[in-house]
Amino acid sequence: MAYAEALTALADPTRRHIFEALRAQPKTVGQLAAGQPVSRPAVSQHLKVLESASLVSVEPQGNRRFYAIKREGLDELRHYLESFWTDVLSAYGAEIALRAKKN
Amino acid sequence: MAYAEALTALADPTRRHIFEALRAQPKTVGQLAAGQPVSRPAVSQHLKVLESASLVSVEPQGNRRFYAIKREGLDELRHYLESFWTDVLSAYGAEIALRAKKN
DNA sequence: ACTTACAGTAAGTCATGGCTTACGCAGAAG
DNA sequence: CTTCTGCGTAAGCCATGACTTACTGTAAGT
Repeated sequence: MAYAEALTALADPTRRHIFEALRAQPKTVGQLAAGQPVSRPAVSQHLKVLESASLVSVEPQGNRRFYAIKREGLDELRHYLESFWTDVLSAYGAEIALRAKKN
Repeated sequence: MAYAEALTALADPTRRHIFEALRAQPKTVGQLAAGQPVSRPAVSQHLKVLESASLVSVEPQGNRRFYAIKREGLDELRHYLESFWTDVLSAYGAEIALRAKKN
């Protein structure tokens, strides 16, 4: 059920931008906010959501807090999609068989 | 950019339930609505969103319309996550190297 | 033809959530 | 010990979107 949180977290465009900004390397809130068209508190709130979805992790370092992408939430999403994948394939096969019968 | 539509589509719980109800085999709107706590028009609206995200396909059959899971939208999502995956791994490797230097 | 079943569309309501400003708090710096 | 910097939290505003009922349209059944 945890994939749900990851899905809703990544559904928001701003949140995706923040998340994608972390692709290369960990960044502080200020650095992330500088690259976004929204205020710094907004970024903080988004990071909170991403963190609770296990999509990012924090590491306080003195005054600042470095956020980084976390594999966990990403993994759950992958597995969720993967499970569909197999189902769809089998259903697809059944459909083919069905049509073959008809013809 | 198409993965965005798929993400927002699957972010809604009701829409996910509908989508998951199609795992096994294609169904009509009525059948889908029977399994949901919402009205039939609501289901219709959700299906519209899912369809525009390339997550489901329709096949009219007489009076009814059979909806089925479509691989396309699912694929785009997978690729999106996959691209992150590799980035995260390389960043992870860099981090390891960095820490190794410190110690 | 008339009615019944199935489904999409329209219009309007209401809650969720994304944003802002203002504030509070901890660590660094002077 | 004051000041400044970096962030999180609180409160409130407003738009988006998920839902409802009512209506329209088309195919099937009598």
